[in-house]
Order: sequence, then structure tokens, then C-alpha cells
Amino acid sequence: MDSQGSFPLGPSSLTEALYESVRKRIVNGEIAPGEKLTEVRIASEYNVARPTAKACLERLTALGLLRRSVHKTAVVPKLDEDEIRDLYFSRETVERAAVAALARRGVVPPAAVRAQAAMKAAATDMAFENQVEADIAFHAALVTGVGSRRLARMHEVILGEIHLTMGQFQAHRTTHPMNVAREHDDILKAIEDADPEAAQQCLTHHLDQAQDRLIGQLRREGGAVAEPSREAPA
Amino acid sequence: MDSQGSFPLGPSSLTEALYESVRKRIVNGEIAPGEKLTEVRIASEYNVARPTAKACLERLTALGLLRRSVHKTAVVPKLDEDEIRDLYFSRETVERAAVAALARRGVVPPAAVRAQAAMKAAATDMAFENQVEADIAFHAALVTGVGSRRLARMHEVILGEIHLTMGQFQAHRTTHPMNVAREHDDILKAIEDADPEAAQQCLTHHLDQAQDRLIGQLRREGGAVAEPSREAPA
DNA sequence: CGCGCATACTTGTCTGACGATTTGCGACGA
DNA sequence: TCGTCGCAAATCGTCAGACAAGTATGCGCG
Repeated sequence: MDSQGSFPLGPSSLTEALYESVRKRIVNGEIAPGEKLTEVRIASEYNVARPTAKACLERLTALGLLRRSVHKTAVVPKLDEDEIRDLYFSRETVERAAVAALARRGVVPPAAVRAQAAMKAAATDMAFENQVEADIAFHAALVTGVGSRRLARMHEVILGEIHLTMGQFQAHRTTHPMNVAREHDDILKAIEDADPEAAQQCLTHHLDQAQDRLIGQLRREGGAVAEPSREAPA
Repeated sequence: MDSQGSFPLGPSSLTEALYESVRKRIVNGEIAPGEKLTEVRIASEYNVARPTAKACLERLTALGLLRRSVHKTAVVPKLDEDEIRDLYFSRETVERAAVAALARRGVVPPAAVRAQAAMKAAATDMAFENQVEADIAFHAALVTGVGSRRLARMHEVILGEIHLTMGQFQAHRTTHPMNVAREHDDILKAIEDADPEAAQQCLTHHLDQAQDRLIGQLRREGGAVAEPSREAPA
């Protein structure tokens, strides 16, 4: 079988490339939630040594993209309702501080504008994953635009889990992306107007919407997630 | 003889114990800022293999307690004024959200009360490190009391760097610990009164005080920290 | 005295191996 | 027949040794 050795390793250093590749596969839902990721499996799939795979899994575990306890196999987590609430509470904490800081200065980060443009472009015809990417990029741009290394670092972890959850639920499929884009515009406008209160309010509204969509979908699907990736390619 | 292999490894698993030990040595200032930590040094000091030491350094680097770029030795960071501001900005973001959440419920976490008691006990006669520990424990209790795993995780990283900085500057030496304890009491009281606004205000005041003390000390000491290991023939 | 090259040091990665722990399956006894 | 115990397989934790690659430092040469 082709059970060993042919996943492309893209960018730079070995560990880095491996990490990025596995990360992408997880957040895009290619690796189903609940699926087990052993060190030897990663090692053989990518033709790397086990310590390298181990380091990769450890990094992903630290970021919350994998779960494991001692001597047990790492699994891709499936967030329940409480965890999604917790995740969004933390996300709101960080992003509210970010937009407030931006609004106090009254300047919109250029990267956020670019991401918003990409968002609108992806809203009409592009693939689902591009919409998610653009949405993530927009929020990331807001936070990195503040210029605080540590805030950005915290947000990166949060966004990783957000990305994972969106990839699993594919919540954007059930939503009109233009609505999301409109809410993004509201946030940008409040920042431009140098109105921290309004910016925080718009952001909270935006995130609450997203959270409700996710939880609604979670309840609808129950535990019976549609994972058609199990059988032969149709 | 004493150059290799006799640091006590306390608690549990090897990597865990190693990590905890090195972490403590760093945050307590036993390892001076700017000091280089090579993998082989850790490995020989603790009689562990180099991969184990490597993993330890990687974890500490991820937490911000060490800095290193590729192929270069890890060093204990010395935070400058900008970084301290950034650190306290992030800290305020997290802790403000925490006390607001607590005040909304109107309940003070028992752990915070206990930590505050320890703080007052340490204020009079105990060693400097105990005061720092108690202060850290108090703030940690506030955040973990919210019950958000992710907020607590973010805060843990922040507190690590806070601990490091306090250990380096020993800012508490120049302060009356009773003042700090009083400010802690104000925060607790506002939470008990279920007044989120007041709680946030007390917290911000408390943290701003601490930040100013740190920056003041930084400016006073300048770069002239007591590390006479620099001397070179003129 | 400055610049470039060679050497030493450190890290990145791999191979290979052994002990420890967990887990699942099967056998034995009540 | 059912429950419990024990053994074996799978997996992880740790270690040892080695080579390659990158960085920094010192030396010699111009």
C-alpha cells in the first residue's frame, strides 16, 4: 500500500514544515475529530524520525489542537458546548481589548482592510476554506495591528481552536458570508470613528452571532457529525 | 565534582521535574538575565540526555521565559521598558476580564482569600520570595476562579513573565507589602459588592502602580544590573 | 589595522534501542 | 454464565551516539 511516505513538505525547516502541514490537516478537518494520531503514524506518513513527530505533536498539544494525557495517544478534540462558550469568552476578552486599543488611536490596520477585501472576494464564488481563512485573517489582523506581541500570541492560540472548530462544523456553509462581511465593516467604521465603546459593541455582537451559529449547529448535528471522509471517494 | 550532576529532581516525570526545576531557577533570578543556557549544560547539570534538556528549553522558550533564534543559544531575557508595558497591557486585559466576570457573580474565589491571607502573613517577616509567590498566587486565584480554562492558560503564560521580571528586579523590596495587600482587599471588596466597574478600576490602579514601580526601578538601575561577569581587559 | 577565511561550538535531525505504562483480550474460577 | 485476574501487544518516555548545518570567533594575510 501507499501507507508510507508521500505528503508534501512545503516551506522551510523540517520540524516547522511538518508542524505546519499537520496543523493544516487538522484545522481543515482532513483529520476527523476523535481520530487518533500516534507518533509512529506521523513519522511514517512523512518519512521523518519519531522524535521529530513527537515534537510536532507536543507543539500542537500545547496549542490545544490536540489532546492527550500521559502515555496515551493524541486525539483531535471535538469541542462541546461548554468549551465553545469558554473559547468565545476568551476570544472576546482578547479582541475587545484589541479593537478598543485600535479605536483609541482611530487607525485601522492596513492588513485588516486587505483581509476584509479578501473576505468579500471569497464571499461570492470561492471555496469554503477561503472564506474561513479570510475571516480568520481579518480578526488576526485586528489583533496584530495593536502591536502587542503578547496579545497577539494569546490570540494566535485562540484562533487556532476557532479555526479547528469552524473547520469541523463548517458553520460558514449555513451563513451568508456577506452578513459577516457587513459586521466586519461595522467594526472597522467604529475604529475609524475613534469610538472604543461602539467598536467593542460591534465586535461583541459579531462574535455572539458566530458563537450562536456554532452552538446551534452543534445541537442540530448532535454527536452525529457528517464525516463522509471515511469511505471510498465518491 | 560539583560541576556535574547534583541538582535535586523533585516531583514526578523526568521532563516535568526538569522543567519545573529550571523554571524555578529562572524566575527566582538564580540564573541571571542574559545568561546563556546551552542544551548540553542543562543535560550535564541534571544528568539527563540532551533531547530531554532540549525539550525543556523549548517549553520555556514557548512560555517566553527564554529567548532564542535558530541555531543560537537560549538566553534568559531581560525585559526593557517597552516589553514591560506590553506585558502589563496583556496582563490587564486578562485580569480585567476576570475580575469583571467574578464581580458579575459577586463571589470571591476561596483560593484568592487564602492567597491574600498568605500575602499578609508574608508581608511582615517572611522572605522576599514568599511575598512574590503570594502575590502571584493571589492574581492566579482570581483568574482561575472564573473557571475558564483558556483564560487561565493565557494568564499562566503572562504570570510566568511577570514572575521572571519581579524576580529580576526584586521590586517588592522597595515597596511596603501592606500597600499591595490593601489594594488586593479593595479588589476583593468590589467583587463581593458585585460591582464590575469598581473591580476593574481597582485592578487597573493596582496594576498601574506595580508597572510604575517596575519601570521606575528599571530606569534607576539602568542596564547596570549586578553581573560583574562582563569585565574585559581595556 | 581591517577584512576574509578556517576552525570550534552549538543546534537540528536521524537511527536505534530499552524500560515503563496503558489497554485490550483471553483464561480461569466462582 | 459472569466477573475478575493476568498476560501480551501497542504506545509512549527516555536515553545514547552520530552526522550535518549553521553561527560565532579567532587567526592570518593583505
